[in-house]
Amino acid sequence: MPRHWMVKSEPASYSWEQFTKDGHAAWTGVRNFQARNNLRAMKTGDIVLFYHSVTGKEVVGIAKVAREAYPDPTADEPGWDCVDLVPAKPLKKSVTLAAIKAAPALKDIALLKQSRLSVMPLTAEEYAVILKLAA
DNA sequence: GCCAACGTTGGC
DNA sequence: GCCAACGTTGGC
Repeated sequence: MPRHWMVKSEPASYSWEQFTKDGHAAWTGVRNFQARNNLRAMKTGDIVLFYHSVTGKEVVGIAKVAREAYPDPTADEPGWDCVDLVPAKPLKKSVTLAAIKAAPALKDIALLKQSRLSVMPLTAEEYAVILKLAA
């Protein structure tokens, strides 16, 4: 069973549209220990929801882990890792932050509990509920 | 544009 | 080891 994750990106710096155009992305630039530890826990084939922060504030698509953690080439110091992601498919309907907040099943989601965390795990249930909201 | 939340840094 | 200062994130 693949595990489920969510990554955040400001569309102004890297959007889902750009990601799908690129066809893949090295998820670099994470400089937070907890987020890095989550990156390191990702396995090839794991499912990753792509969230647009600041502008949009909505989950827009599904990605997959194509390469597990390796040293982040953009880091000045050792100890920071990145993974490679590939787009799987866009959500039929994006799931807004407001919709997530309104869903009782998502009240404990890391997105709400730790608003500043940029790479977070999702439970299988949380993932299923978000997909349902996207239908 | 503002501000709350939070992580990091540095002085003690 | 504590805590104030500071910087950053991200929602509003």
